[in-house]
Amino acid sequence: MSQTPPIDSLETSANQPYHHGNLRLALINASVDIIRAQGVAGLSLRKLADAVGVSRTAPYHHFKDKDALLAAVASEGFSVLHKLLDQVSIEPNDPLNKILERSVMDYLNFAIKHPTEYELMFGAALWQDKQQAEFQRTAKDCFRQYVILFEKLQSSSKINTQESPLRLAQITWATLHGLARLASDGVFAQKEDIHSIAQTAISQLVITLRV
Amino acid sequence: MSQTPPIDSLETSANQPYHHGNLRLALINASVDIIRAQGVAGLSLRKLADAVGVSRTAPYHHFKDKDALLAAVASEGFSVLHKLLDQVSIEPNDPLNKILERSVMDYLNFAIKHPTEYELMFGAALWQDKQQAEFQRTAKDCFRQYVILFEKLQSSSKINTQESPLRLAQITWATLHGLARLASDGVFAQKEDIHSIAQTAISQLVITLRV
DNA sequence: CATTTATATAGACAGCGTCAAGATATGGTT
DNA sequence: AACCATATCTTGACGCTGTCTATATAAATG
Repeated sequence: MSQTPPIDSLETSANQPYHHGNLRLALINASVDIIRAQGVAGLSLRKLADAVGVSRTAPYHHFKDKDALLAAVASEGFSVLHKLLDQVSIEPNDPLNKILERSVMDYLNFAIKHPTEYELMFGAALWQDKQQAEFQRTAKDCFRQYVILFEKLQSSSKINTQESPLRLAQITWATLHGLARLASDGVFAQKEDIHSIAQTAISQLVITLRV
Repeated sequence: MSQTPPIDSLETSANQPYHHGNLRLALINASVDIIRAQGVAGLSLRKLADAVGVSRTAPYHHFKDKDALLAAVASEGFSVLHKLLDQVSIEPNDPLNKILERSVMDYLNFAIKHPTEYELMFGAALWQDKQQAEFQRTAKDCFRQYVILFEKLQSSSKINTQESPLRLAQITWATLHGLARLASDGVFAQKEDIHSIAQTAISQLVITLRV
């Protein structure tokens, strides 16, 4: 492509300087684009570098290896999820049903809208790799926020206190994760039915949570 | 169009004939070994061929490409799961709790024992690929067997009939799938707690299913 | 100014999936 | 038995990949 020789570069804003400016962020953003368009398998560091307009080895100054890049992308996903959970408000007059419905649908919509990122976030590769401790911390912080949701529901007497918030969070997240999987490619369900399935799941959940 | 178990070839380990005998099966078995030891990412067709003792391109006479091989491995996994579900017996005197407990633990134990195969089975790659229609059929047959479990539970009046067997199967499988994920690498849970978490989930499930 | 440090580059290498062309064995037909 | 189509296996080659090494340049520091 247009690889301008960097010697005595003109400093016009249109031209690329020798130093990119914020290559790390640009790489993550471009990775997300590629991953959404072609899946994780379709992402190669060389194509990525080309898309951003740098040499093949430039990314290695910002990420130890490809896995570190993927972990950064996945971390970004957990940050988005974290903010989503942060925004769940528990108004005193809101019925439990409504609160759960909003939260569940927010989560599922994220998974449905960005299935490849979602799979990357929860794939075993990044979770088993001891190198990706920071990613795992980001993910667990996100889950911690989810646990807090149940703490709030209990302290506002919206749900009973028979089970610990952590246990409730674990079980409901498990269901949520499975529903996300069902929603992705028609695994064991029609995509159109997801809303209805989630609704049924919520109804059943309310039965066991009600005070 | 599966199978090529042609002859009663006597060629044992010592002899290495030009034709392998049942290369297809040998490739699947060796793939499982490698995947269990080194993960799906650690499987290359070249190493695989080497392990089996054939040339790099020999596998292409039995599988269209690498994905087709992986689909065959995953199909094998669903067959195992299918047999597991087949063996779930519903005795008239068995309490619902016991039946569910056995089934759930069987499923989770499979996922815990072979996490990489499990992830391969439910990974998006094979489900989004139109080429792997046979794999998808095998998987759905397995799920169909799971639905039958709930049909039996209803017809033997172990559970209520407020929801369709399909819907119950979808929701409970979702939870099961999430629990399997929790159990795999300590995602949002300690591995030691899985049994306890599953127990709680079952208890809650019984509440909503009871007649 | 000089020098250290951060960032970007080209070159090289082994490993990968897989296509193409050729070799050999097997099973079915005559 | 002889023949041949077909299934099976082989070597060779190609382009793509992740990533190491050595080198060049810009920016930061003092």
